[in-house]
Amino acid sequence: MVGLKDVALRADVSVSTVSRVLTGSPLVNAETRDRVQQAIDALGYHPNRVARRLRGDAAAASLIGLLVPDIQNPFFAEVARGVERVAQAEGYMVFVGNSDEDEAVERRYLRLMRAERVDGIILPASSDNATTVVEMARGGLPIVCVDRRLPRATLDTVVADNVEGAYDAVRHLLAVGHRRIAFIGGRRQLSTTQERQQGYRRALAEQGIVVDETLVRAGDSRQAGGRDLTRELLELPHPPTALLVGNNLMTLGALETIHARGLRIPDDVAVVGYDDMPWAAAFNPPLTAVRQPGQELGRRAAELLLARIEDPSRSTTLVTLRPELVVRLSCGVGREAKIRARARRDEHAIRQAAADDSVAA
Amino acid sequence: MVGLKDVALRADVSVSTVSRVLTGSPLVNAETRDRVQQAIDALGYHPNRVARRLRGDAAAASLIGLLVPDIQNPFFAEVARGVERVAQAEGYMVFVGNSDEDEAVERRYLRLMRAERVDGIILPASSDNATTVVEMARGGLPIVCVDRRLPRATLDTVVADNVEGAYDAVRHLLAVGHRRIAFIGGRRQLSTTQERQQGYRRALAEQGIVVDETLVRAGDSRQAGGRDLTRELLELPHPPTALLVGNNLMTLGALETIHARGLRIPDDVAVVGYDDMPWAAAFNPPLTAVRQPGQELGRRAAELLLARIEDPSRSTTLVTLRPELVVRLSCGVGREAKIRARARRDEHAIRQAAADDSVAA
DNA sequence: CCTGTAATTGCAAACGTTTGCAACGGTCTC
DNA sequence: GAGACCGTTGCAAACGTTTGCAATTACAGG
Repeated sequence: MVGLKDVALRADVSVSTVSRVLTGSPLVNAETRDRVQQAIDALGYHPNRVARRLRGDAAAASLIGLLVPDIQNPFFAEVARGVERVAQAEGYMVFVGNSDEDEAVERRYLRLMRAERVDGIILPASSDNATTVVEMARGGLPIVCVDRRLPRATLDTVVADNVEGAYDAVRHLLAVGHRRIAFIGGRRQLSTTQERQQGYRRALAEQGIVVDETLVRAGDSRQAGGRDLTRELLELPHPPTALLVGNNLMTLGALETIHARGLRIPDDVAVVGYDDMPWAAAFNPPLTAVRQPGQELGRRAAELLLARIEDPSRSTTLVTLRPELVVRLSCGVGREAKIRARARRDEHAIRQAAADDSVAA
Repeated sequence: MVGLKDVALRADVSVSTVSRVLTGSPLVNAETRDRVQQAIDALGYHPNRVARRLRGDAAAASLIGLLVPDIQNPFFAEVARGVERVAQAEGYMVFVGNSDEDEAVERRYLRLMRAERVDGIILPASSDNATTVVEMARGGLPIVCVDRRLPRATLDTVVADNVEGAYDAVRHLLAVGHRRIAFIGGRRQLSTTQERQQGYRRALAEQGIVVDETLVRAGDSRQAGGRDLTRELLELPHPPTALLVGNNLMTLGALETIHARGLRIPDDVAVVGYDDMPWAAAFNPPLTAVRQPGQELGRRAAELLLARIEDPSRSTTLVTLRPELVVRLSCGVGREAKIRARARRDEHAIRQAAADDSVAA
């Protein structure tokens, strides 16, 4: 590899001068600069960022780490894009690691990023990686949580309001006339799952509906989980008339099961998805979904991180972004009468069954 | 940051000894080793990979670069996952960059990766970045092309057989009875677009069907492109009865337009997508699509890259993977009679129109 | 007691940069 | 003519490692 030394030799100057040319220092004669530049071009020299980073001159690293739990989940791709946008604009580069929701891999990546002396790290935190993350942050490494938060830790955090998102979705289903509404959540360790379930419960409670616990499920945040849990729910003696599915991959699984069983949306079962992904509009019927501002989450997280890198002593911030319910046809809007009628029938049947049970007992 | 020196000081040994403990050298007394280890733990020391990389001891970098054109395209997420799997297993870490199909960003990332002294780079090559890539490869940096290939360059390459994939898809549409089949391609610069179009033409030619050039379009590889081109096609005086859409995002756009116009799949228009993505089965009707082995493309690319890093003088290899047509319902299987009848009507109408034109002229 | 050997350790160079400081030559000022 | 100053340049240290080589020690054999 051709280095400063080679250039210096060829241009007949010292390495210092070459370095100064490269960094655009004004302390160099125009003529010399030209000569050096020629040598650089002739030799095809390219500066070595590793050496530069080692030297550790403030902000010379310009590298931030982004740890995503599942690169195949397009929601995180959106977040990543937001992060990258800001980073690019500010002259930072992004080092992306994918943990596949695997705790060990996660820890490995965190260590690696620190070892690579990144200026800071952005990640969706979970109880899995909590200790490593907190320890690193305490060690002075700037860290920002995005999408998922850590309960007690004092870290910069950017999240969407998941309670609100789920609350709005369920409110809407109730307004359309649904009464038996199921919730399919992702991994239980995640703050997002917990909060969305909370919003779900709150909306039902407000209407004086007692939650049927058989309708509340949690899975693995993957497509297969959505498929299986939906099957379980639909095979119930009194299946739900509506599903709130807790993330975009699980929603795919849910739809798969529904189509496979030949059920119609929304007449047989209504669906609201979490995450309004590009394909939501391509479904038939188009999917009603809670839109999370993925890119903005990423953007804000990156901004927070850069701010903290700039001023490590600044006080930690929590940014909460509002999700938005995008109403399309999968939830049954426009069919309120039909849905209400069915809800009444269902309710009656269930009461009947309960009565039979108690008689039998 | 605590470094070797601090540990050495505390353990009352030289830095060399500490280093030897870290690298697991046998040249160190057991007792000393313990003492050093204690100091390491006590101080919370973590090695600095930057310094290690600078030193440039063979294979100590263990870092490969992956440049994806669009991180929001799940196909590339799949490829990335494949790359990562192999890398992880071999102790390599992956530095992911996203160019958003922007030539300038692409070049910037390539330079950056080289500047970071990665051991090698994997990327879908296009004529956009061809010169930079070839130049770098010539400079001795191991580079592997994946998914997209460069025409004349001699680089290790892993691709799916795109001619074959499109050919199979069109053959199938023909077998079902379609005659007016449109092709919506991605960016013209990409080898994938060119090859898929080639497969499309070959299949038609074999049946003695002359290609109606108004049915062959190329766009921007994005969802919006699919949406717009599909609209154009459907507004034609004699619209196609079937669409082969050249990548997964454009397929979403196509479906969006079709649903928006209230058309039924496959009766009004049949669709075959390129890339069988997780949501293909969640569509209604489920989407017939050409499955590309994304993960395997990534895996093979990574293997090729690591092999070349190991032995830079090894001769370049081209790996071609077979795609597979996954037949679901969107193409009209099971409705052959209906489709054939319509094809005959269409043909007649077109001939009629042509006759009218020549009379008018 | 001297010498050879093996085990353990330390010294110092090297990787490719950046930058404070000093040196050099020239010009200006008094 | 001497001193001060300016513009330009080079020297050398530093960043945190790894590693070849040399130094130290202890011990065995003669």
